[in-house]
Amino acid sequence: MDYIKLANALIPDNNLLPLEEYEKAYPERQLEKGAEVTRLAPSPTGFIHLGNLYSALADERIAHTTGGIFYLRIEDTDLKRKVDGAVESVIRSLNYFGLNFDEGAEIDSPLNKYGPYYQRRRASIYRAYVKNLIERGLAYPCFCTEDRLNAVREQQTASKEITGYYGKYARCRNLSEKEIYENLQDGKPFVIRLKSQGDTQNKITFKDAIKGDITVTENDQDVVILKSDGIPTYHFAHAVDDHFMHTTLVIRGEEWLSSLPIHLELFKVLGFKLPKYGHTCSLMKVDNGVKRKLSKRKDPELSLDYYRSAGYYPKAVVKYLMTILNSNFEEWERKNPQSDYREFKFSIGKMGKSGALFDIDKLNDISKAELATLSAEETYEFLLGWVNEFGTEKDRQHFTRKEYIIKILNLICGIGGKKRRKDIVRAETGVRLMDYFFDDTFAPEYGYRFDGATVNSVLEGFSALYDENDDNSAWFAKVKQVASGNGFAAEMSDYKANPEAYKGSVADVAEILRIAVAGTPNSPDLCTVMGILGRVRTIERLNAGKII
RNA sequence: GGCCUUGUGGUCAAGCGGUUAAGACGGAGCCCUCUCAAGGCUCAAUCCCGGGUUCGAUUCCCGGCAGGGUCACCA
Repeated sequence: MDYIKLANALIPDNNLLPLEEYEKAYPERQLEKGAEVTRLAPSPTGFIHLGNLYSALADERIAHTTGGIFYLRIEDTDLKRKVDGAVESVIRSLNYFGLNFDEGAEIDSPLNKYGPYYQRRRASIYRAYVKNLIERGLAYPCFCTEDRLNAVREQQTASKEITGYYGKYARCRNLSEKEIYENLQDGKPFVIRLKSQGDTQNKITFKDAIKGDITVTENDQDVVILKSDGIPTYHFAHAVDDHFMHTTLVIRGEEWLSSLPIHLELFKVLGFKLPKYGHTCSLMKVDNGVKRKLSKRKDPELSLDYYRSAGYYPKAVVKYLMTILNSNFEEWERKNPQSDYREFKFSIGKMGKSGALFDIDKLNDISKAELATLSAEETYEFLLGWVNEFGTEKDRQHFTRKEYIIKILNLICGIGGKKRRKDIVRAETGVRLMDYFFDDTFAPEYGYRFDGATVNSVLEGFSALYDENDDNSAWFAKVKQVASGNGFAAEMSDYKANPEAYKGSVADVAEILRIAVAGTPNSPDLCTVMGILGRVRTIERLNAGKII
């Protein structure tokens, strides 16, 4: 068979360069020894998943702690998946979480010397290499229809054989020259398949940067490398792109492990140096009692936008991911509380080998701790950002009163006190915590535990005494005064010693006041709450809280 | 089903031949206290099962079992 002639018939493109030209166009990167080049290579669906951020964070940390490059490549070989604006969305999402690309699609950088970073725009490179494979007799056209392929697969499944296009099932592999040209003459659509040289009897031990030694068998599948639309499949594009873009470390989900033999053969047959691979374990979720991989389809609540709209502090999400990525991160952080997480020595070897269940409790804990490191001003800015995008109209009005909000924040966060409070888990819950400070969102639930006469007497008694200029101890002395005036114990110790002698304790009196003023039996320091509300509104609420 | 892979408390996990088997989240309790948080202290809870190897296995080997992934002209 004349392979040169065949290659020209199959790939008649006249814009292809000799292979050496491509090599020259993408020279080795000049980087320090040990610098890793990593990439995020999403398909442009626009849907950014927590799992994407998880592996992107690993990519980014490794590149940036080794003095390497982290770039963005768009795998748009499948047009069906394309969504407009998806690329910008990916970049924006990652930026929001503090991850920045050094080069790549839609990135404005002088480093962009290895593009185009959209696979569709790299068609000629792929086609040049496919053509070369055909010329070398290592690839061939396949005219099998989808129906035939499906029928074969069914038959293979029925007879419990390995499915796929290989061995005796690779019908087009043995087409005669005459048959091929007849098919072409008839205008039959075709794909180009790799003529696999592998044998599944041969085992290969492969060293994965995350998973360690993995045993795989050689690939013997004549996989499609060029689809009928002339665009390569992922497998082929991966080999070519990561070669020319000089990726040193490919981090990707473990779902790719099973196609690793294909990639191994492709790199070999193309004469490319194999990059290092690290296959990450997937983030899991418990669904109906079953543990399963997080799914884009089924878990919209795990899209990154979810965390934004729920008001999670972006750095908290990143830190949570860090704790899963490198389990020694938490310990390091405890020892270096002042350090930025970027100073942590990220290690790919420390990455877990089995899938971690997504733990919202842990995220919440990290999030509130992280928020508690912010000043009132910073907290305000963060909440304001959330309010502007996701808050209600009332929230937006409230947030125009910055001074007032800052006062509330100082109280809620315990700023200036002995201990920081950690009440705010995320922006949404934080904003709701402030509702009772505004008359239009004050929604009291008067769940008093005492009779109306007692409640009214306490409320009236305290109204008469209240002075907004009192300090905390003067204020509390008055609460005690009201307590003893109404048959409550002013001192907790007295009450504990002899509970029958009293209606209740000073704590119960404070609860009555708290319910009237804050609308709930739980709030931070009541004296301060009243101070923030001011004398007029405090008295108003004390009155409004009376039982008629 | 074939192939690959994983298996330490409820969750994330250190440990990798001899340990009282770390720590964190969550849970329970106590202290503090005007309530709630926060904080401090304490407690409960784990080596998937069965065989080996070994003086000794959570750690090594084999076999089960269970979980996950994958078997496309999708990535």
